[in-house]
Amino acid sequence: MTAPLDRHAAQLAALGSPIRLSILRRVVQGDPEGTIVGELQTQLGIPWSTLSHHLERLTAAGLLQQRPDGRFMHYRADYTALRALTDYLWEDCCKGGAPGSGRCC
Amino acid sequence: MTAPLDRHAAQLAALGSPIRLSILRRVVQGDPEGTIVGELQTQLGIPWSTLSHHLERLTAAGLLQQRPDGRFMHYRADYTALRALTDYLWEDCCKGGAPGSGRCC
DNA sequence: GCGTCATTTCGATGATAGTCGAAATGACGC
DNA sequence: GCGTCATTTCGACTATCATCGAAATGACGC
Repeated sequence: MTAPLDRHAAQLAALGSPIRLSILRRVVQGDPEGTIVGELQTQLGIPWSTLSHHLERLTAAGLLQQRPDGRFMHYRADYTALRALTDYLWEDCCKGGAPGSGRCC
Repeated sequence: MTAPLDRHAAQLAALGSPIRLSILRRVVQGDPEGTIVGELQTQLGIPWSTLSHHLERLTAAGLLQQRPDGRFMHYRADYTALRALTDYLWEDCCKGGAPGSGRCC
């Protein structure tokens, strides 16, 4: 089990490409039950192999979950992990500042 | 001016290394007026040149702001940009789902 | 069982990023 | 003006990543 710092850094790195960020957003904005690879391929217009590679990276980072359904593969966002990630960035914000100066968070 | 997608992807990529994520968190958690490079160097224990390189990457991504003060350089988080980034990940969440199924956000 | 369809794996290539020592900059006090 | 201190720039090396075509897998209907 990796430390939270490394895990979250890996997740942020996974999101650090325009393609993968697009993918995550489309999955987040899509059906909560999951989005099919073919639908993403149509929307994004990138080769299957490239798309598959990026999906695997997002899944390995724990941001997406996959659910097989016959010939189709549904990808779904791990909303809990995503929430933990965004919260992590703001954790203990400004705790080191002077008590009265809290205008940042 | 870059599109929001590319800008945010670059910001996420900038956060996608354990060292830079540590740096950002320490700056976020530190004095809102800014943190000095030497302080970060002491806390993190990495070489100056490496640290400087990472600080520049975070600054270029628009996540940190620098303020010179004599011989010292203060780094401060761009809280507005950071908020915009975390919000971006959740934008229009689940809008594609069935109306009654909103248990994800 | 066979063709078809959705998706993944393989393999090769070029590009980008991380690391750090040594030298350079730039400000300060004296 | 000089030594010192905080920080950045330079240069070189290695490792990791993105990309995509071609082949492989695995499920389905017939």
